[in-house]
Amino acid sequence: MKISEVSKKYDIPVDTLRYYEKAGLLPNVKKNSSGIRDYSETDCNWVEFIKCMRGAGLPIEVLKKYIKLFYEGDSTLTERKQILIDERQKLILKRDAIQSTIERLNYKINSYEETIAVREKELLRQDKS
Amino acid sequence: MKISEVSKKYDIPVDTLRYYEKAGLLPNVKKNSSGIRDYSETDCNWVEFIKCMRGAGLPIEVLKKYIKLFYEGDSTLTERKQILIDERQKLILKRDAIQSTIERLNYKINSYEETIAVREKELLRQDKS
DNA sequence: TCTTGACTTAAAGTTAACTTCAAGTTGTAT
DNA sequence: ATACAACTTGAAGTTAACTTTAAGTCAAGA
Repeated sequence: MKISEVSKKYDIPVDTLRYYEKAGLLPNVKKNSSGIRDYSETDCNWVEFIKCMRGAGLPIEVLKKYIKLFYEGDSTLTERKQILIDERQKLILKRDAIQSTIERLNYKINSYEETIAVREKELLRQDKS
Repeated sequence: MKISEVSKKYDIPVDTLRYYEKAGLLPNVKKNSSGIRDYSETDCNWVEFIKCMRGAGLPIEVLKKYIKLFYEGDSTLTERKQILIDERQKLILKRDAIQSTIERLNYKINSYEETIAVREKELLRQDKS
C-alpha cells in the first residue's frame, strides 16, 4: 500500500504519516528499490492504532516507547502492560473531567434558556401595552 | 485578593494568571495605586470557571470570546448560549473517543495479562522438568 | 520524449498554551 | 535603613504536534 492510499484509508495527511515514521512510531515501513514506501498490513494496523490513541490524546513519546518495546519482544510484556495501565488511568481522569464540564455546561445552557425565555416574555408584554 | 493567594487557592501559577489576563480572559481585575492586582470575588469566580473549562480543553480563544460577550450584556445571550452548546458537543465527541480508547485499552491489558500468565506457566513447567 | 502527478528528503515555519527571563518596584519585618 | 520576598512589565524561550517549503526523483499516459 502506498502512502497516499494509507492516507485516504485512515484520513491522515501523508505529511503526518511521514512525521510519525520519523518520530519512531512506524519503524518497519519498507521502501521499494526507488525509495517509495510500501505499507504492509501490519504497518496499517499500527497506523490505525496510532490514530485511535492519538485521538484520545496519548503523546507521541508514549506511543514511541510502547512500539519500541513491542519490537523488542516478549521480555517487555510487563513493561508494555504497565504503560497501557498508566495511560488508561490518565484517560479515565480526563474523561471524568470532561464529563463534569459537560454537566456544568448543561446547567449553564439551561439557565440561558430560562433567562432568554424571561426576556422574550418581557418583550411581549411591552408590545401589548 | 492578591495574585499569589488566587494562585494558591486555585492551584494555577501566577504567570498563568497574568497570561490569562493578558489574553483577555480576565478583563476586570483591578489594581491598587501601586499597580498591584486585587482580585474581586467575581474575578475569582471567573478564574474557577476558566480552570474548569481549560481542564476540559476548551481553547483560550473560545473562552476569550465568551467572556467578551458576557461583558457586553444581555444582547449577547443567545450567542453565548450557542458557544456553550457548540463546545458541549465537542466535549461529548471527545469524551466518547476517550471512552472507546479506554475500552480498547481494557481489552489489550486483559490480553497482556493472559499472555503473561501463559508465559509464567511455561517457565514453571520448564523449572519442574 | 515530455508532461504531470505522486513520491522523496531535510529543514524551516506554525499554533497553542504556557513558562522563563531581565530588570525594575513595592511592602513588610528586623 | 536595609534586606528580602512578592509584586510589576515586556519580551523571549519552550514544547508538542504537526504543516509547509524547497528542491528534487520517479512512473505512467499522450
